[in-house]
Amino acid sequence: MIKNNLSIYNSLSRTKEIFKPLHEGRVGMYVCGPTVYGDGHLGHARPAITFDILYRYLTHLGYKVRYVRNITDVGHLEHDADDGEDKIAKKARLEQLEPMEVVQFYLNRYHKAMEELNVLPPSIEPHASGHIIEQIEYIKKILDSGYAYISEGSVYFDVPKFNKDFNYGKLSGRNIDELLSTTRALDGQQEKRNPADFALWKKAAPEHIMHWPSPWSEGFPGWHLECSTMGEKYLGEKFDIHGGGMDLMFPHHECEIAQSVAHNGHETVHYWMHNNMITINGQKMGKSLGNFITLDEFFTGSHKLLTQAYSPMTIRFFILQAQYRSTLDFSNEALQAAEKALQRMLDGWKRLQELKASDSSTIDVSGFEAKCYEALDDDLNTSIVISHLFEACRLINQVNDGNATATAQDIDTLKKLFNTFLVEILGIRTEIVAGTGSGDALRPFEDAVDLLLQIRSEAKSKKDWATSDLIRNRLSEIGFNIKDTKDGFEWSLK
RNA sequence: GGUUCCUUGGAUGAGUGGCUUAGUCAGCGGUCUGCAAAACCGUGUACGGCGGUUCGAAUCCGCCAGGAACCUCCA
Repeated sequence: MIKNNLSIYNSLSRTKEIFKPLHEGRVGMYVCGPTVYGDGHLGHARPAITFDILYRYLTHLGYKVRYVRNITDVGHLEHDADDGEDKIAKKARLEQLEPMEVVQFYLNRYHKAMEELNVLPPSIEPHASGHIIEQIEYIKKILDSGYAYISEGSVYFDVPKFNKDFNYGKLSGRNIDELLSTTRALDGQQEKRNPADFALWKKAAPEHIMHWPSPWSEGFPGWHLECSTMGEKYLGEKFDIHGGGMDLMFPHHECEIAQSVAHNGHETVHYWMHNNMITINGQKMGKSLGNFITLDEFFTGSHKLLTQAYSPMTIRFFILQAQYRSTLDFSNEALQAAEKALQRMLDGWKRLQELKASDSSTIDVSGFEAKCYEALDDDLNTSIVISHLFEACRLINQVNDGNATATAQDIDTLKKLFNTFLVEILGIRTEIVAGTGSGDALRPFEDAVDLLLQIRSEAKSKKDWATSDLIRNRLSEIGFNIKDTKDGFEWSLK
């Protein structure tokens, strides 16, 4: 029996609920992944990191977690000039590539960005295009249940009929009468009985590249369907957690609920979780507004709005400093603050590794662990966890400066605290030197820097300030931070 | 127009009835230092406006103002 005091905000009930898994010791979670027809931007990092924390925390608590995050590589309809054309196909034709070549290209880049952000890979990463057969079977069953109809080779979900028997709109708080009066008239709607109906299967136009055979037409599945189908395939008719961005709540997740109820006669998801948006100048960062900055541009500083490059860990820390249900506003100032904050945290971690123990202790480290758990249990309040770790950093610095003492046991407690929360759960990388080289390969270079600084120390003891400053200034120009300490020096890469 | 939500100090960002109203960045003063950096100590102005409930509200309720997301692909 796993002990757990975790409560999470369920969008369905709009309240925090105690998390209770459907099956003892196991958790099934599904998160809407990216559409791979372009590079991931800062907005994509938020759900990835948010649910990475949840995945890590549940695993830490002892659950066996199956985490499914899909890849959408088919089926998103556009309503612009080239009506009904798949986004991926559009891009492919533009670039004269195979659709799957585009998918693979951007998927590889997405994976690389996730790896750099230290986002753990999910247990299963299913592709929509690999589950066409399952989606067709799913549609057949909805047709059998009577909540869908065929029209000119396409299959539509019958929203008004569904709404008579069940409640369409419960997640997003919409009611169908308003929906009907506010839904815009769009091209191709004459095929539908009702504007609120959505496509389960869409007949492909002749110019459409990606299409598959089905009982109804050569075509492609509707974009809400993949999540219902793959979620059920890998997690079952009922599973614990479904996550995604708030902007997906309607219509995407609402339609998922309708599909699964029509398919199974009952709902599938126990807890719906939604992360809030990252904003830029107070507006959502998104594709349609064209105001997004890709993750690569952050890492290299190549976007015109960026005054500098920001490391993946800075981005991760920036996101974790806010609770996931709050909007988070991007600015250079905020990211620079996050960068410095992260540096402070990592300095604390580094000093902790070398901290000298005393026989007695003047600090109290006993309460940190419980407080950190309490914060995580309160709907993953990573912001508060970080604030507790900064408190611990202050104590570490005091001991490091000789203004306080800690016993070996205190130091062990702190090390365990940082390993558990900073490294394991928040997923902050603490390696001083980033890169692929092994530690041993860098060893001679590190020793060389140490040697230079030892020479500087000797110069200092002879009050040879010219030599001392020359070494410090040159190393600083080359890219090192040099700090004098009580016993000598410490250095790090800028 | 409808649905949902937000508005906290110079910047970010926690916090939902009373306890010290977090933390980070920036500013200011001090300690330390050959100088610097770092660190430590101290430190000001916040709870959009108006009204109500309450012994007591940033926190609950109402109204007003401003903003956002969704209603169309979107993390």
